[in-house]
Amino acid sequence: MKKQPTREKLLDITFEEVYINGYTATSVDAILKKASVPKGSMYHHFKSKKELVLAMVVERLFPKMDAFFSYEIKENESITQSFRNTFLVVSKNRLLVTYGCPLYRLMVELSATDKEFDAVLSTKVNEMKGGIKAMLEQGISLGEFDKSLNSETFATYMLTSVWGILSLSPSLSSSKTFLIQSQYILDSLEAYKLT
Amino acid sequence: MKKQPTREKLLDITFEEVYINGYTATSVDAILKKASVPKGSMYHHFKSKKELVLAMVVERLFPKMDAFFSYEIKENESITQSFRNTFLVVSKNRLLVTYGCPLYRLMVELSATDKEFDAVLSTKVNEMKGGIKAMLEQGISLGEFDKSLNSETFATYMLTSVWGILSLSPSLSSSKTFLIQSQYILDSLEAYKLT
DNA sequence: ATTCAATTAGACTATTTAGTCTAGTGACAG
DNA sequence: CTGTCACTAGACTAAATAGTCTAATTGAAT
Repeated sequence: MKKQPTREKLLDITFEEVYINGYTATSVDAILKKASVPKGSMYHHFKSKKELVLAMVVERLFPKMDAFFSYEIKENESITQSFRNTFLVVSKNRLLVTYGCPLYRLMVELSATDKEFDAVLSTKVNEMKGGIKAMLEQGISLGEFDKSLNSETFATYMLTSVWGILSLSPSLSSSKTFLIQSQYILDSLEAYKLT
Repeated sequence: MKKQPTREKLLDITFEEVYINGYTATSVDAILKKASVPKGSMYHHFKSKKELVLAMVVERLFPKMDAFFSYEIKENESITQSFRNTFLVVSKNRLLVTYGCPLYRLMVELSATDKEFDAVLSTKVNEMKGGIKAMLEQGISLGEFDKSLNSETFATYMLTSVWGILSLSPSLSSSKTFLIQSQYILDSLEAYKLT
């Protein structure tokens, strides 16, 4: 087993700790202890706790979001079915169902008070919104949905309601309830369905 | 202007600070300074920071939730219309639209790591879910919705998706977008409508 | 007015926090 | 083999943190 470079190990552990405990409640010392990395090494690679977490957001959290929520549409598959598939994949991810969406949780904690975090996190939100919007627009142009469907606002609705459902207390969440709830989101698409 | 009792003042300021900054990022000293209350007084009334915030949750946050989201149904009004009215009231609440639901935000921050907070916050979530569930059941018995509507899961969906929509970054939130998004939630009810 | 409990006041403590500093180590180029 | 430089190591610092302690003050009852 090859030794993982210090910087990469720090990013991995930082993701885990911040995901579960949040930014403020995660101490640098806790990260260093769990990663078995001395302080000097960390401050050699990152100039502050905030820089470390911002790097983690870009290099770990964002790629994970891309993996969690795909906007792929398979051959001969309706857009609705593509959404359903994505929800199914999400429902099978134990971490997501238990602890909610890490991007959303960080945004809830920090966006109101830290403009820098808000700016970084918001770009990803807008990118994801754009991905869903493009799918909806494809559905419109393919005649699956009515032209009256506002792809911009509906995309935002899908994103935020999924996050809301996911990020409930772990004691109130389960894979099964997520799947049922996400079906209701698809129900609201029915109003705009043509075929 | 009558002087507000120390304990009450502390609960008020604690709500404001924890709502915006979160539990961990709010220091006892910051609360005391803003409330102009000396440390001894606070620790006379509450045995710890956690006790102070738990008291705030029960005595301030919960009543506010009751005020924010009412389950009242006016004479000659459909259940659907009652929901629409509630959403309209919520959309006019600047704090809610800007900073999201304080109950949900606290749950996102603490439920995964603190069982005591999770237990207290979850009771209110279940109570609110029960309120919505009762409205949906009334709608079923009055013939507004089909019996196939699962009032339990749909109530959870309504609650969590509203919170998800509300608790997005302040920089991405507005009263208008909330109103549009909440309409999509009502759209998903259409599938179960009879009249 | 006097007593007494409730409350206020804030200096103090122990711990944890993010961050600094300087000395060392090791790999690699010449 | 040697000099260099990126990285490691962890003791150290200053600030902030939650919480303690004892003395002073207040207000209500007698």
